[in-house]
Amino acid sequence: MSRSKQPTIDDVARVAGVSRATASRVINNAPGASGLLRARVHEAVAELGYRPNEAARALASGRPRVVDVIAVSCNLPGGWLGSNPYYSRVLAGMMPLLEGTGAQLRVHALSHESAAEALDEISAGVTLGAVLSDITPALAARFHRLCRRVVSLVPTAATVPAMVADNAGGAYAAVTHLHGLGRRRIAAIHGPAISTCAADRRIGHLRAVQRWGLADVSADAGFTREGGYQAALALLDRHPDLDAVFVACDLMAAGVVQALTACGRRVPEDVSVIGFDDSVAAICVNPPLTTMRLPVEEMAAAAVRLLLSGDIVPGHRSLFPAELVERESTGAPKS
Amino acid sequence: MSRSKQPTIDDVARVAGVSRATASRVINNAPGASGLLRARVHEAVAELGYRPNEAARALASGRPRVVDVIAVSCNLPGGWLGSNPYYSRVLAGMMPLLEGTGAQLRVHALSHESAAEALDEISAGVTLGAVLSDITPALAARFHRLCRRVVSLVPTAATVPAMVADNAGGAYAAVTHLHGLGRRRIAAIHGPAISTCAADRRIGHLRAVQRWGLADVSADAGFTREGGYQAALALLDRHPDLDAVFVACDLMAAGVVQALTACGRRVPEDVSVIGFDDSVAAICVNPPLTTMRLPVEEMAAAAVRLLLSGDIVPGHRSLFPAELVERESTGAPKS
DNA sequence: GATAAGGGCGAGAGCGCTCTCACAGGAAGC
DNA sequence: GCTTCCTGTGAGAGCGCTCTCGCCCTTATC
Repeated sequence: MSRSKQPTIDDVARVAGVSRATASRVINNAPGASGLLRARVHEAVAELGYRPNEAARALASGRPRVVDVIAVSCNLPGGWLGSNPYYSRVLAGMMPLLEGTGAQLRVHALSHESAAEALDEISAGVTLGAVLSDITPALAARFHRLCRRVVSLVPTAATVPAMVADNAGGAYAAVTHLHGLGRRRIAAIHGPAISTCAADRRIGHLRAVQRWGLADVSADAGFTREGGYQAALALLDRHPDLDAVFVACDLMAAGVVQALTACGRRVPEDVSVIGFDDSVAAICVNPPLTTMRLPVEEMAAAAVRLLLSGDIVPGHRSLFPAELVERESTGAPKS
Repeated sequence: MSRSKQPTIDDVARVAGVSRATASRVINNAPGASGLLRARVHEAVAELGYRPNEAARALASGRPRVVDVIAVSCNLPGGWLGSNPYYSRVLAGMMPLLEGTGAQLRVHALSHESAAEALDEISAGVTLGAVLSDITPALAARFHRLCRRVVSLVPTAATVPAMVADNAGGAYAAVTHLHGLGRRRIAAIHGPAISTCAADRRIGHLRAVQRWGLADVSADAGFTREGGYQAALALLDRHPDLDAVFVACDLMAAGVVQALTACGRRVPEDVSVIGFDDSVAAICVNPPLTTMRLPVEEMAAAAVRLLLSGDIVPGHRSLFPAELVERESTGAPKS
């Protein structure tokens, strides 16, 4: 087996002519080893091509070097992943922080059915902690009870520490932006009720509606382009005079723009459309979507930083503001 | 510490009144334990809430339970991740297979600079194997030398086992499709030369150009919408009479459609556009893109299946065909 | 020069598990 | 009733590493 050929720390110690303890000290850059021996050990490491065995390290030290990322598909019909680049942004935000620490990233993409059991499993593992990137509040709370080292990226149970986007604030800002452009008959297309993000965006929309004295004209859809398309058609049927649409995600907004165009409405002249997420969909739509960008990378990085630091306060909540990205799908009304 | 409260297999054995060996047998569902003791052990496990320690398992058995997924950003300017849902599809294809085995997924998103060192690190780890989802041939070959349990999802050095999409065949089919629609002045927009996928698509295009006696009118761009947009403008400037464009990825194709529209060309009446990948961009563009869909999930699943089976043959290569997805960006010429 | 103090170093005990081996006890064969 | 062969079980030796001790040698202090 190649396994037996893998050099161990004992080999390093023998070659360097030191004890295993000293070799360990040098390898882990711990104090208590003289410069002379340090050099000898480093030499031996290089000569043998020695690489520490992660499993043995984890076992002996009890110090975990893994960050779990957990996503339970609760929103998207085709599973949590599919076409969603959100998770790519999450991972991209985390990697730079982990690179320095030697910690590694374990990804769990769970179906809703297998989630409960899998979470039990994960919570028992030796881990720096888990980042919940998509999960229902009930599952999050359950997981948090089993394992305290948890940070959520989505709004969940109040006890679970969270780095969340200000979805409500973003939705409020989006609608307010439309209002500021002179739009008054602003409709909304919301995401599925099971998604807490969608729920918060709904709240923000409602707040803006009340603030600006608008009518609450809303439709629901799954977070899909097709859903947005259909919802827009239905909305247009009931309210042919609408002059703006707030859409809870860009993918749906793409469908909305397509439906509006198909129905002979000009975007943005007749109807302004604002999306949410600033995903790749936003720039592919014609015209490119004005949207609310969430600092997903920053949130993910903050979550990892919290886990690495170790002092995780239950109930902690950081709110990350959404930022308006103006493109061409919004503007003042023109006839 | 909560750590000391975590029950061990010895606790289970004691509570069940059996030896550690028997407890281990039952927990691992190994033969050689009677039904009576099995029940007692299971009872003890449930009572204590025992969960095996992964690190200890890995160390004692030497049997790895981790699959590494490695992506080195060599193509995309904003890093390998960013807006690319490709990796989501890769992970989605893998998860179902791993779920049953208890193996876990470790993701490494490396910058091109840190890649070499990180690959050394990873290759030394105890792992079922690594799936290379984006990497240069040189790095892949180097990694393969260090660690035999490797499967690539992109075309790389010939020795590295690979589950790759038939990029050349897909490009050939795409151009042939355009030709079949009656298009004769077909331009191409290729991806960056460093990407082996882009290179293969280029080859397929060239093959089709030769087969159908077309002129080789090509431009290069990064795999971005902006790149596609600019390349299309340049192409249109040099060849104002082109009647079709083969674009090496959907995101670029989105830019191409936008450029064509901005220049007063109708898609598909004046110019047909065909993309590649069937990513989310394809359905957001107006008109929705005809594109070549790659069975990414299947490829990823096949890679994992190979790693799990263990018999990885150097040089093995499975080719997965690309499938034409017809939408509205292609059609016969109309004036 | 004796004692104290301190830092470098090695011995060795685990970490929690797997797995080999030896052994007990019962069934089968002569 | 003896040997032979199972099959079920337990003892115990590691897996490769970390980390606590305690030893020893050096340096400071009187």
